[in-house]
Amino acid sequence: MVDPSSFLPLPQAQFHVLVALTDGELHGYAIMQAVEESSDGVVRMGPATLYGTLRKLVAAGLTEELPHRPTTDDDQRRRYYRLTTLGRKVCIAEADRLAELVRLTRLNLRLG
Amino acid sequence: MVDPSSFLPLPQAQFHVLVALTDGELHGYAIMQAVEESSDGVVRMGPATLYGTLRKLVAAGLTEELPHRPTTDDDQRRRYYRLTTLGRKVCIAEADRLAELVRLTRLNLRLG
DNA sequence: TGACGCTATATCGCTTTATGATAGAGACTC
DNA sequence: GAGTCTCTATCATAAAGCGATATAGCGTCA
Repeated sequence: MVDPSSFLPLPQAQFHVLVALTDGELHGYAIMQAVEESSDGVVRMGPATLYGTLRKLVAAGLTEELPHRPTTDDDQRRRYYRLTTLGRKVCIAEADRLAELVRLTRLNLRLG
Repeated sequence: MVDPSSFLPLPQAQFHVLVALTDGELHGYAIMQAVEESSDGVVRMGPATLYGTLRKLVAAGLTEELPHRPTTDDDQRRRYYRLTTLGRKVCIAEADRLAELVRLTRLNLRLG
């Protein structure tokens, strides 16, 4: 297993995709929607960013495509992805890094 | 005053510089060191990234250069920067955005 | 003095990351 | 079967990030 911390800091788009996949297995289009919705429309990821990012994540071993679609889904076009064990660890590590940055910011600005 | 949320999501390097400046007025080189140290060496910002980012932040009105060096400092070369009111708000908004992302991640992965 | 290493700002050229526009085709609605 | 939305995908470009390098001031020690 590669050291998860060697991926840090993670590019923003990659982190957003990983976070979306912490919710479970999703297909590409659903990831785009999840990122936009969970950020209240602040982060809008178009198809170029999404599919390019997904390709990089799979190549890096942080996500993988499901061999088969869920049986509850009969839309032939959809390709489902999930976190790998490494991807999950990288996601946690990046979240920890950002949490520390947030903590420091609030400490310095005295925001509780 | 421009809406702080219109700057979101903030590029990573810009956010790192803003966070460093929440600690007080700093000159460029000190910002580089602060970013590296506060991240335990994970984020290493070279001069190209730093000075390019600083130029963008000043142009955007998020930081400004001090008109004069602090009197406690007699190194002629140093140029000091500080957050503007807008920059401070943008920094808080970005920290809030990231905190929410961290919260969601930990919720989904059941990490407390 | 001047040699050395560290500090400090700055830019060049390049790579990586991010994105808008567009395409093509399957699915859904009427 | 026309029209709209879904879904994957790529192209061309812009934006972001970075290693290397340049230039010069500063501190120290001999």
